[in-house]
Amino acid sequence: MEDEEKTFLALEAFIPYKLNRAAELVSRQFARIYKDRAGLTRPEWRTLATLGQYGTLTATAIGAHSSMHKTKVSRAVQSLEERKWLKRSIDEQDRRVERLALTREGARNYRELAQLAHAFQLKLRDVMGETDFDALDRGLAAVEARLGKDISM
Amino acid sequence: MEDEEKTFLALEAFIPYKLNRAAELVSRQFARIYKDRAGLTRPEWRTLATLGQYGTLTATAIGAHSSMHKTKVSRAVQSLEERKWLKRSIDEQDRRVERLALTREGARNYRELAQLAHAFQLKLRDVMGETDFDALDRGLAAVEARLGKDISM
DNA sequence: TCATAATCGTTGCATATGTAACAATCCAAT
DNA sequence: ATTGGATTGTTACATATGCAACGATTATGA
Repeated sequence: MEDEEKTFLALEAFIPYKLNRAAELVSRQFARIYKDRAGLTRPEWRTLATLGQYGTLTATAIGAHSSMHKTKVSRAVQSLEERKWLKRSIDEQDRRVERLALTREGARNYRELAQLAHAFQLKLRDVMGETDFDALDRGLAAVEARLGKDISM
Repeated sequence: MEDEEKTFLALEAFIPYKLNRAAELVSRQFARIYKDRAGLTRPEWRTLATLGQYGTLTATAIGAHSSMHKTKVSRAVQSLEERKWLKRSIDEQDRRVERLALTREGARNYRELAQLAHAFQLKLRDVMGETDFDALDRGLAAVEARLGKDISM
């Protein structure tokens, strides 16, 4: 791994590749939970999770908190609304805005999935080992701290 | 972060989310390099990188090494062939198979991008700090070691 | 040998995604 | 008050992706 002109690259040692690969592996595992259990897509899961965490929000705010493009949010909100897991209400102070909140049923499903998410995280920590898990967590936090200030999509 | 029924989830502390977020942030940065510099898509970059690393390969082998679905590989190979960055030749021992290899021009562009990739990684390490970078690297390796044995796509 | 199964790479199709444009609404500055 | 400029959320369109089916070829095994 020294300096010999660097005209060669080992993809499996390249951080962008490793990051994407690990993210895919982990996401795929967790996606099985919310897909099998609730038939949710990832944008739908994220929207549910964000509303569950923050309560009533606008679509724009959901996108900011969950790092999703506004069209993703728009479509996920529409889908969750059709399921009756969330309700919209127009903000009378600013009629461009919709206030979005989970319904009772949406909240119930959120709580169930939140528990499964915690269980997943614990299991992952168990499988990886505490030390490596904490290393990962620390490294990801550093990425966020250094690169996270610009892009929101 | 204790045990109180876990009916609530902080998305920004949830590893699958953090991983995806970090992967997006880093990938977006690096993608700018191969997009601006060479007009490559991510599947094309990965295909180029894999052929540059391993030499002549079949499409299936490229998918295995770069974790890409075979249709992604197929389309990326087609695109790189049109650019004349790689050439196909049918394996006479097994005529189902195509042997893929970079052309001189493909190899030239690979070397250039490989250098930029190394520079990117060094810069990332610099920006993150050595300790956090190494923690990330270690954590990602652990994910790969524990979850990487099943899925290849 | 012959038939069945497996493998390789491509393509049709449906879905997922981002960009750009848009209508509606609000804000700022005259 | 009015006009030009932002902002909010939706949609049309083009592209990207994965799945399933396919033709061609090779391997297996009766």
